[in-house]
Amino acid sequence: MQPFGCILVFLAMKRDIFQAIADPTRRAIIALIALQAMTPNAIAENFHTTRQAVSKHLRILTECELVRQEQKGREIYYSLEIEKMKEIDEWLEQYRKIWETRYEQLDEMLATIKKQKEEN
Amino acid sequence: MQPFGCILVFLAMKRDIFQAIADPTRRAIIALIALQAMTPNAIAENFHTTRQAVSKHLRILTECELVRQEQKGREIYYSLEIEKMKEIDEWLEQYRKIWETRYEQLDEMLATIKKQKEEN
DNA sequence: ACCTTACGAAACCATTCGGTTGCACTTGAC
DNA sequence: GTCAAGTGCAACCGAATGGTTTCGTAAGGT
Repeated sequence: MQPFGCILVFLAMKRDIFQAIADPTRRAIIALIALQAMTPNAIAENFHTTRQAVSKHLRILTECELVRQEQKGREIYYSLEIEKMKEIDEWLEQYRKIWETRYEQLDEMLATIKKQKEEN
Repeated sequence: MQPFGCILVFLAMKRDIFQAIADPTRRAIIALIALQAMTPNAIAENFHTTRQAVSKHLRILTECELVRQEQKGREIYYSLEIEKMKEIDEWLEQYRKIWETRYEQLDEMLATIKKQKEEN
């Protein structure tokens, strides 16, 4: 067990992105700030929770680098780190391969059926 | 509040697929059974947990229809419902659009820079 | 200077989660 | 019929989660 490896992993993986998008409120926040940066107060106006609760969600999203913050005076603008979303896409890739293969098999099967029909 | 509406929603949305894939063990189970159906015992052999813990995970995965079960004698084979994975893909689609747009903008910018260079 | 605004952090709480242990049920082998 | 194997379910437990309330702090308006 290499201690440095553990520390590095710990620093790199503060939070799990899949756990971050598990919460519906956090997914809604992501959708909100996807197109334009917003302050915590502005975000909180869209939910039936307190600003502090939103702040906690933003902290979690920031910890897994899904969200970027930019201070402007006393306001902090949060925006989506769209690059990070690709990680989910990359994870999905292995399964996309599977369902695409299924489709090809289905196409082949349908082609075979059609052929048989034509022969009769 | 319509009681029937509530019941229907409850029946339809037993579990959230995003919450299902949030747990790393469940993601590992999904990866395991993606290619071939497996029994709970066989799945559990791959983890440092009890069979019952795996059983609970399988229950959660089944509840959100990510996993299908097929009884064969006293064994139950679990396999991945690949179609359900598309739901994640569909959710990602809106963000894929954003990052693809970003790429196009980047390409345009690079093209402009190149052009300016050539003009000088 | 003083007050308001915008925000994060800490303390606290009820609920959920992931895990274990123990038990009940069904199926197949003898 | 009896026993072992394969499984799900309930009860329990510690830890994590999502929320609120309270407080501290820094920036802007007057």
